Amino acid sequence: MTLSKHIINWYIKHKRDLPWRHTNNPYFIWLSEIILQQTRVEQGMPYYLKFTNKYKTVKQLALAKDDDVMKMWQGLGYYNRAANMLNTARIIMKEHKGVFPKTYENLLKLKGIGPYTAAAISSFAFNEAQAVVDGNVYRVLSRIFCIDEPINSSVGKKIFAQLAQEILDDKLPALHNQALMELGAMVCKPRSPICGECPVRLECMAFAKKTISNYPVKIKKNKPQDRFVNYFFIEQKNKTFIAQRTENAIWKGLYELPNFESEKTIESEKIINQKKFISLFGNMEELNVEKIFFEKHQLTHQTIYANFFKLTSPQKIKPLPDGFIQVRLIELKKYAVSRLFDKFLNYLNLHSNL
DNA sequence: GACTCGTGGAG
DNA sequence: TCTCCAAGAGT
Repeated sequence: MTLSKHIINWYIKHKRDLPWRHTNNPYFIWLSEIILQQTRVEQGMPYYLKFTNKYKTVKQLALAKDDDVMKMWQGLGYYNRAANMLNTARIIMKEHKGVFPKTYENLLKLKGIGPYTAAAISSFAFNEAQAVVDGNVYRVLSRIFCIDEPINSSVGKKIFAQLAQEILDDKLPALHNQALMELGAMVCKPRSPICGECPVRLECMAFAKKTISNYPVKIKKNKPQDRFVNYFFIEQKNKTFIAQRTENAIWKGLYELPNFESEKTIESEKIINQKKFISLFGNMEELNVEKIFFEKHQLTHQTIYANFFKLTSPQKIKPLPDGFIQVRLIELKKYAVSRLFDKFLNYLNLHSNL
């Protein structure tokens, strides 16, 4: 029996019952694949259910408002996925007459669909013989074949893509792809793999050599950098100021409080003397500043030390720079915000007298 | 090709 | 606390 047959037989017997495995609808498969990029099944599941329930067709999604989609994506991270998804839905309506592209080649042209997702959609929905290569596949193949080339090097990516295509069962691409990934997720796990339950342990070179823990080989990445951000909560008549992030940076499309970055944590007494503070608010007299909330927010590439200051003044706060809008506090929850902002809002709710 | 884009669970 | 990392993609 071939490697693929062993894995497929195991999969048929042991696969998890996941909602996106009950459909051949390319739209639903696409949604699930975008949501699951770099995301655990347990974390993505509720989002998949929400999106498929609210937007049942690519047309309905294409007609959605940007902010509504962002709000639904809130908490899932990698927010460009949501923006690209919406962009692609609209392209499919306008340039493909609402019909989902069917081939790997054409899928690859769409925003947010890379080699993995194009292979996944084309094989799952249209049975095209394209091998998927995701984190699971890298790990499983690196162990079975003892491949020492780093999976995150360009050479490594080529090697694994070729190998994955070679072992693909051309007759059963959907089943093969699903099975290989499921094996990686459930048995050939990153830590403490369950080799005793593996259907291909006798074919696995790393298992034979007892070197499973050496694979996959990966180039180490840099440690996250520290960043210090000062946020300003200006409460006036049960309203405050927020703005939407538009730069190509973290949390693009989400809303946030007026803020500026500093080289280290700044205390309340010194914050109003900062140049960046004055450029935001001008030279206000009788301005009271109080640090009310602190949060260390850990991201993949940076550690954000966030200080939230409450600003109060008997005089009117001068108009803020363009882009800021004044919103009622009780309306804040309608805006898509980062987890960090969400934590602050939770703090506010706990300490308000409303 | 290196870097960036989030969040939360696990060890 | 610290590190890894999960159905990757865009720049």
